[in-house]
Formats: sequence, structure tokens, C-alpha cells
Amino acid sequence: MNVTARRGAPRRDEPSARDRLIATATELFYQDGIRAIGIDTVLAKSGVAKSTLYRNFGSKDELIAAVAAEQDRRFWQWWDHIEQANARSPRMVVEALFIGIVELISRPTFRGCPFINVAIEFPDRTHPGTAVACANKQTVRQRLRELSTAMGARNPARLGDQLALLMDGAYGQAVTIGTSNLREDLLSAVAKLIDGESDHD
Amino acid sequence: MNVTARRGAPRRDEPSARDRLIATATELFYQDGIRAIGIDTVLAKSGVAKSTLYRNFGSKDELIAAVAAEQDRRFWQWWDHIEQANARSPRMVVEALFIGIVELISRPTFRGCPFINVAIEFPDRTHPGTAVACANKQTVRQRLRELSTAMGARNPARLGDQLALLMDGAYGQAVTIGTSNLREDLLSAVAKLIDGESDHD
DNA sequence: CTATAATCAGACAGACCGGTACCTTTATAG
DNA sequence: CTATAAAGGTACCGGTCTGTCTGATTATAG
Repeated sequence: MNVTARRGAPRRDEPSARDRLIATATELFYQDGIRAIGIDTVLAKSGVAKSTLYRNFGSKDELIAAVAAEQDRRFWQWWDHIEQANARSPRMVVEALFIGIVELISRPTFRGCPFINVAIEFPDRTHPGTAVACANKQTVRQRLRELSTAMGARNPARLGDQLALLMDGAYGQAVTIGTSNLREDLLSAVAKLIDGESDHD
Repeated sequence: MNVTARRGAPRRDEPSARDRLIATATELFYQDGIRAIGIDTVLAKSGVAKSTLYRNFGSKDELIAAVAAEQDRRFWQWWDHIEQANARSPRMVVEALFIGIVELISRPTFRGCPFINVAIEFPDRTHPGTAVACANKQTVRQRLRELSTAMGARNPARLGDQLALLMDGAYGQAVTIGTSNLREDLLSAVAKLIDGESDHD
């Protein structure tokens, strides 16, 4: 019960029930697990009526998908911001991305990669949420391949995929054994992988 | 209902109800997700009575922990076998481990690392199953550090942790984008990481 | 002022959940 | 042969789950 809800249509300065649902569900699903959180909990914390949830999303699965889509949007916003801030050097972009990931992972609220999480909780790849998650990972891989090309790697597809491997590894480790030395380990590994694909090697 | 169960104590050549429960739960939990599978499904497929489950384990959480412990046991059995088969060269051990992981991951029934999965479904690290999972990852990291020491790495702790990062990355990727090129990507990354820590570098 | 669309409130349904209790059956050990 | 331990069968409990339905309320657009 975080929100004092009001009956009737929302004022123009108020967030819509849809937005409140996505915001609340994003946090609850991520912190406790999707299957662990019932819609009643989401409704209570967001102050939204059950009928409004089902009018907007039709099912819990579709709410899950909307949450995943919102996380995908935020993720690429974060990524694009880092790309723009380091536009002159693709290698700096890659390094900044990994530094950013270390910062995300080091937060006490970090609970793993939300895309991997939904894919694990809903292994059926046709699940609408899992479909969003898989698309996200595909795009990450492609973007890292493009950065590898820009870095002049001999085998950019390989380097990109290896960097993606490292990223997902960081997520997985954080869930089980935490983040000690993660920054140094990760950045040194990135450097070794990039240098191993450089032309002057 | 896979098993035709019989009333009364098991014959000596029959597996105990406990073993059947663990075997069935291991498969069902892994394929569909732990929270997605109710104990009634485990009971139906194993042919065990509900009272027997609770006499043996006390709760679903303890069954989850027993399943994780069994997977941990199998995992180290697999690992030790690879170490023994390549006892002369620690580098060959590492490469064989990664080749083995690629083979596991490439199987159609592969559904991610079971230890990461339980930690994601039950983020509370005091959960008995998650505790087993975290201990497994800790030991993997330590064993890879030992192998890195045996390989003569300049910074064995770092190399070991980086190899662990790569392993968990492979698990995460397999859940979302499959395994194309995984073998080459992974083995080449392992080589780059090891060579980057070698004395003759 | 009125029509409309968005919202909250709450009761309800039917399935499923983990867990308990009690009783019967059977293999084995002594 | 008998005691014991391990097991299956089944009914049941209270809680929770997703989802439906009906109705009252309110801001905004025209």
C-alpha cells in the first residue's frame, strides 16, 4: 500500500494505473521473483484495482511481458547514453559498458539480470516475457559485434560473442558469490579478449 | 505416473521412496522451474505418497535442498572424472572442463545452470537450496584458482575467477540465445585468458 | 451539462498450494 | 512368527492463486 489511490479517471499530472502497475511490478518481480509475487501484492502496493489490471493487460503473463519490455527500454537507454558519452572510441565504449555493469551489479538491490531471470522462471520461449528477454540478449550480442567491428577486431563476431559471454557471466556470479574483485577481474578479462583479437597481435 | 508403486517397505533391489523423489524432483524442477512444479506433480510422477515425502524431507524447501545437494554431488563427480582423465596437464583439465560444459549446454534438455536457477527462484540466500547453490559456485571458483596456480599463472586468483566468469556466462547465454558457435567462442576465450596470464607474456 | 473513458471497490469462483492426520500394507530382521 | 520400519492411500485444512463480474466514482472532452 504505497500509493493513496483515488477513484475515477486520473488527473493529467497523475501517472496512469498502467504505469503504476508496471513500476510496482518491475520492482516486486525483480526483488522477490516473478512467480513468488502474486498479482494481489502488486495491486496492494500500487493501489490499483484488480479489474484495472485485467483491463490493461489481460493476464499476469502480459504484465510480465510489459515489465520486461520496460526493462528493455531502460536498458537500451542506459546503453545508448554510454555509447554517446564515448563516441570517439569504440574500445572506451566497451570498457565503459563493463564499468557500468559492475556498478549495477554492486548495488545491494541487484538480483541478477532481469532478462535471464524471466527466461529461467518461464523456460517456455514463447512466453511473452521470455520472448522479450531473448530478443534483448540477441541485440546485446549484435551490438557488441558492431563495437568489435569498430574496434578493428580480426574476428569481430567472435570477439563480440565473447564479450557477451563475459557480461552474462558477471550477472550469474553476482547472484551466487557476490562481487568481490569483480571490477578488476572483468576489466582485465575484457582487455585480454580484445587484445587477443587485435591486428597487432 | 511413471512408476507403478507398491505398498509397504521396498525390496532391497528397489530404489527407496526418498531416492525416487529426488530423481523425479530433480528432473521436474529443472525442466519446468521449481516454483512452477507443485509437490503433487512430483508425487504423481514418482508414485510416492504425500506422507512419505513429508516423513523424509519435512517440507518442499528441504526437498529442493536435497535435489540441489544431489546435483552438487553429480557435478563434482563429473568434474573429478575430467581432472583424473587429464591429470598430467592442468591446462588440458581446464580445456576439457569447458569442452564438457559445451556438451552439457548443447543438449536439448539443457535449461541453464541448476545452481544459478535455484538462487534466482529463491533469492534469499538462507534458503537451504540456495545455500547449496552458493557453496557450489564458491568451490568452483576455488578449484579454478587451484588449476590456475598449477598452470603457473602470474595471478592465479584472477585467472581462476575469470574462467569462472566465462563458465557462468556460457550458462546464461544458453538459456536465452542458444549455443551457436559456443564451442569455438568459449575455447578461444579460455586460451586468450590463460595466455594473458602466462609468465612468457 | 453531458457523454465517455478511466478508475477503484469488493465479492466471488475454481483451481491449486503446501502440509497434516490417520490408516493399511508389506519386506525384512530377529 | 513377530516386531518394526518403510511405504502407499486418502481425506482434509486453510491459504493463495489467477481471473471474472458488477457497480460506484471521477476527470476530461465536447
